[in-house]
Amino acid sequence: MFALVDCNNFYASCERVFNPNLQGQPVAILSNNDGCVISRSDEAKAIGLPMGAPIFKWEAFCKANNIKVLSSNYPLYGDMSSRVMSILEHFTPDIEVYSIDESFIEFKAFKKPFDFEDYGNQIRTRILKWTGIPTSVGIAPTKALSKVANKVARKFPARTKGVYVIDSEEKRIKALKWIKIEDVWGIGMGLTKKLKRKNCKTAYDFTQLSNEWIRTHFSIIELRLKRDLEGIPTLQLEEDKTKKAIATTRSFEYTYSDIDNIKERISTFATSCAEKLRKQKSSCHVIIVMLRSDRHKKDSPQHKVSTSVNLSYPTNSSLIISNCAVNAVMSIFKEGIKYKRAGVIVMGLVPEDNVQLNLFDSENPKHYPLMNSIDSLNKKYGDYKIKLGNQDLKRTWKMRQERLSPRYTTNIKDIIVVK
DNA sequence: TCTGGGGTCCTAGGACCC
DNA sequence: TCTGGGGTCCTAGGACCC
Repeated sequence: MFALVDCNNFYASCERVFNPNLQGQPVAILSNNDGCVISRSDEAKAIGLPMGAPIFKWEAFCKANNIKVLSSNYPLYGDMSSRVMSILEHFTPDIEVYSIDESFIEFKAFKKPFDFEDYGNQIRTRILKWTGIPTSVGIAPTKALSKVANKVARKFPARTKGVYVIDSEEKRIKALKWIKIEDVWGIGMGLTKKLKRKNCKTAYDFTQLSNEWIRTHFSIIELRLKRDLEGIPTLQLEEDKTKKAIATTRSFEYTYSDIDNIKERISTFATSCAEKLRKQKSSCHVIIVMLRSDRHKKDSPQHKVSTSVNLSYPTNSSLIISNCAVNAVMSIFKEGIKYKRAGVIVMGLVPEDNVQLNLFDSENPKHYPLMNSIDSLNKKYGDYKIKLGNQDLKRTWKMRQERLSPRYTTNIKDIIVVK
């Protein structure tokens, strides 16, 4: 059996843990740069604030309905996430951390008969008690079905108490007939359109399509999904989550038309990618740099470009990645464009201790200990005390975060005060 | 009349997820 | 004034190999 443990309205719930005034209130969390709504409490959903709402268009609505609007606080959410996930390890060793707010777990060595509903309840209760985060738990014989069960648990909290188990053919059919096709994991907008034309409205209808039809009109992915929904375990738990690509991309608070500001941003994004690489002990072969104008400004000239650089040897040195990225961005930058967004993506990742040596070219051996020192100093003193010379040393650059809550769990100055 | 067969690797684009 | 960020996988087609 598999379980999907999903944190309810995760970001909004994290904020509530440390600010009890938000309990029972409508709460909305904004994306980076305070752009649009990316998490809502149940109350905010009930009032009708949609997902993805650009806040500048919904400001009056939020005010009128007394919705508490906050900037996103990723250090807090990331830390709360790892607390939740580590609690799950007490229940089973087989965990796939699927996203910041949900994990699949598998019950491999559990002897039947076993009371999964009771176990699910214990999981919910402990996470709530130890972290303050409410969760929903769906349990079923396959991953796709555990996703469905999770939706049932979430939708009917009074009846399910937040835990739903699909453990019979009857319950499987009932749940599949209940869930709309567009709410099925793996069926997005494009597929929904095609399926509705086939008069396929629920997950159950989907499982009634022939394998041949699915294979000709879609791909192997959808066929696997069908089998999983039929109760035949097809999708496996993926415990090794070493990333295959790492990106840092951001919109700017304002637009930039000069290369200097953009070079600084690219260097900072490249440094951030290099740090993430070192954290997962990988090196990269390829660096992609992208630059684009404001896509919402239809009347000003648009420019969207990217370029990639192949390295002659893999690296995770901030110096090399930053240099390559800055050189690359200079080659694609065009005068007269108002740029609003830029990014660095590193790909072709290999384990850092398993690099293919190059006959003609290799990394300066001093970089490795240098990066180690930088990482440990930044970890010890925080706030990126050590930077490259081509980064913003005066901290003039900032993300718009006008409604940010304190970093309660990751910054000693922000620790909560008990009266 | 009639022109093989079996592979690999890479890339761009498209679909999906949170 | 103002609209996020970070991932995954699959397919088709082209280039190349013997």
